[in-house]
Amino acid sequence: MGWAAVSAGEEVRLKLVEAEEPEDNDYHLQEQVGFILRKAHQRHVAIFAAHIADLTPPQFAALAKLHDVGETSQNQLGTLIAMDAATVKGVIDRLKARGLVELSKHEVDKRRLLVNLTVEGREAVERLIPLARGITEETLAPLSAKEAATFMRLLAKLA
Amino acid sequence: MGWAAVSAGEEVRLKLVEAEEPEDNDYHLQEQVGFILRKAHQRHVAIFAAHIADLTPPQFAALAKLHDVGETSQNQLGTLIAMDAATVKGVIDRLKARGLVELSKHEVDKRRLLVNLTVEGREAVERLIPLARGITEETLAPLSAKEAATFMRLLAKLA
DNA sequence: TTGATATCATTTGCATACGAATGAATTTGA
DNA sequence: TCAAATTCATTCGTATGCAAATGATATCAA
Repeated sequence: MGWAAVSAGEEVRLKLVEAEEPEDNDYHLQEQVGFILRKAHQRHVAIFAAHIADLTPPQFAALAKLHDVGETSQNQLGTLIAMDAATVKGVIDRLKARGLVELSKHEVDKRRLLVNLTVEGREAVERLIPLARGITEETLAPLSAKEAATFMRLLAKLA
Repeated sequence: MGWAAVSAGEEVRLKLVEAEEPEDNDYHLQEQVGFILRKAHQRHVAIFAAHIADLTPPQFAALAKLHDVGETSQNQLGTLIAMDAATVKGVIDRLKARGLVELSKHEVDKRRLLVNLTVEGREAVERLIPLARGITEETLAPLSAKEAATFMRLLAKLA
């Protein structure tokens, strides 16, 4: 308890208050959703790296989404994979440097920079997708199938 | 469906296969736990920033943990808040620059760098903890109380 | 039509995040 | 005891991640 040192009369008052407001006086960082979310994310990234060493999760997300939707503008891709413009630029730059994507200018709208998979990029995604399924599985491994389904449903509500 | 273009006989085979293996041929990024985890974390950080503008979640985590356990070594603090040595150093450096923590050398073990809250740091944490509770609440707001409890239980298992 | 807005992309600056290498200090174990 | 292993901290390099400012282009509306 957090009030062990108070007088007997004070204890009574605090107990009554706690009956209405079940909150503990202490703040427990490890019980806060943000803190655990950060740790769960860290764990996932570590699992990802153990299976796919030469690509980061954001890089793979970009490739997988391009594989899914085909050529799109850099900005639109960012929207699809939840990355802001500055971040997606860096990711695409690095994928381009490795020959996995290629860039071209939109014919009509000269503001847009189109991004597409190269043949190498397509081969890479298709080779990696089975591994990615394994990463999802391993990340969820601490949960039973039923728990995992519940977790995914609730997590999706939060995100 | 993913096999609309196959022959009627092929459809039957695929249906039988799918009965055993419910996996779709497509890979859906937005259904992968890592992708949603990243988005949920992003949302939390945004909520945090809206309530506590002058501190990041890792910085607050460091202060809150120091408030909880008192003086510790930089490395030990990192363990407690799930940050590696290189990351925690940056966080502590910035908190020190703002006068919220102070550093000293361990008398016995000369390798250790002790970190402690300053008076200002202590005041800041105590002022911010109520806001942090609100951040946790708002992050979980899309869930009912029961759902939130379930989610926290499962999330803790994953992290 | 044209002036105000909006969109797309880039750049800069700051803050995590982590692997790897390094050096200093401590602990372990043969 | 003393060499090997471990621990603590620092530094470097790379990669997100986002706010804010900027410039180019496109769209909207009076």
